[in-house]
Amino acid sequence: MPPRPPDPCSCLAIRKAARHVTQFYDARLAPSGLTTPQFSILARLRHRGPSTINELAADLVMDRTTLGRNLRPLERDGLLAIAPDPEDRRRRALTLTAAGQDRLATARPLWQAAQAAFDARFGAEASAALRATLATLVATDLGCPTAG
Amino acid sequence: MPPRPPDPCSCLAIRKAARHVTQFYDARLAPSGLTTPQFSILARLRHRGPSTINELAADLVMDRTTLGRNLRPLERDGLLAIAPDPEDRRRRALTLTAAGQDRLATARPLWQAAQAAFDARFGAEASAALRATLATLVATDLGCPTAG
DNA sequence: TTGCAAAAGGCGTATATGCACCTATTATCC
DNA sequence: GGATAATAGGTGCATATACGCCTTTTGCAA
Repeated sequence: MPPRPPDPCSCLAIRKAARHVTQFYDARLAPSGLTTPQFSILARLRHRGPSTINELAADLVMDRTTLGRNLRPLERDGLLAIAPDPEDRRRRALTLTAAGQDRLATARPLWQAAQAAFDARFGAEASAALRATLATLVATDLGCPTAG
Repeated sequence: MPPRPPDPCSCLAIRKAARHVTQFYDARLAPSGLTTPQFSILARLRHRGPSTINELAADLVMDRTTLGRNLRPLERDGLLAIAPDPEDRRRRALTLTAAGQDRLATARPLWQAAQAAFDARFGAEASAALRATLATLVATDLGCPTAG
């Protein structure tokens, strides 16, 4: 059982935990020159293959405009390319560059070490259960603001 | 079971969930003119009574400098006061103003409605279990970055 | 075919987040 | 009591987050 009573607010509870975990992962990933969100973007892009901003944003449960701005440092550093799609000139195709793949290869062992350390401290079973719960939560429609 | 497999990355899983839930709470709290972090700050300050920046930041699992900057819009709008502590001139005492208490009173029913809607959609038992798990996680020392 | 709705994305603005480095103040130890 | 360490907080910088409004482009239908 937790040493202190849990927060009554679900939102505060998850935000506090997100800060706690992000600071840990950020410190572990720092030698790669990537932040945790940047690593997530590159890793998901590698996994998905070339994608549009809307697609990748939905995948990351991120606002479209947030992702659009987060792409800029990555494009500036040559880790990904943003090219207009000739098929549909509204779209922009995001692709991982060779430098982006190299950077990801540098960061991946750091990420794996962070994952292992997290599981060692928090418990591998607890970690897996938490990730499953959070996947359910993300898939849960919490309702539109105007509804009851 | 979740419709899609959970993220392998614990950090991404919790950040995605934090974004998902924060967007929901932000929309519900918007009529009060407070963001979710602002509501958390005022509510915790009311619960704790007058506090220093370091104390409140630790309570919120937030970097000291992050809290310091988040206070500014609240001070600007007169919801809290930042006064030097005559006992120790390094410290600054944070206190909720009458306007801050009024704003909190306005926001609280919106927050309660958000909590109720969250529990209705995600499940009250699942919600309580998640908050307990996250409290344990926040209390878990994940280790210093230089350690194995 | 043209006229309008929908989709994709950018931009302005505001807040949120935290690291590295700095100053001011207090506590401690000879 | 004076050097020094510890503490409280601020600043500069960079990235992260998202709402509202806008333009461009595409799809659809009368």
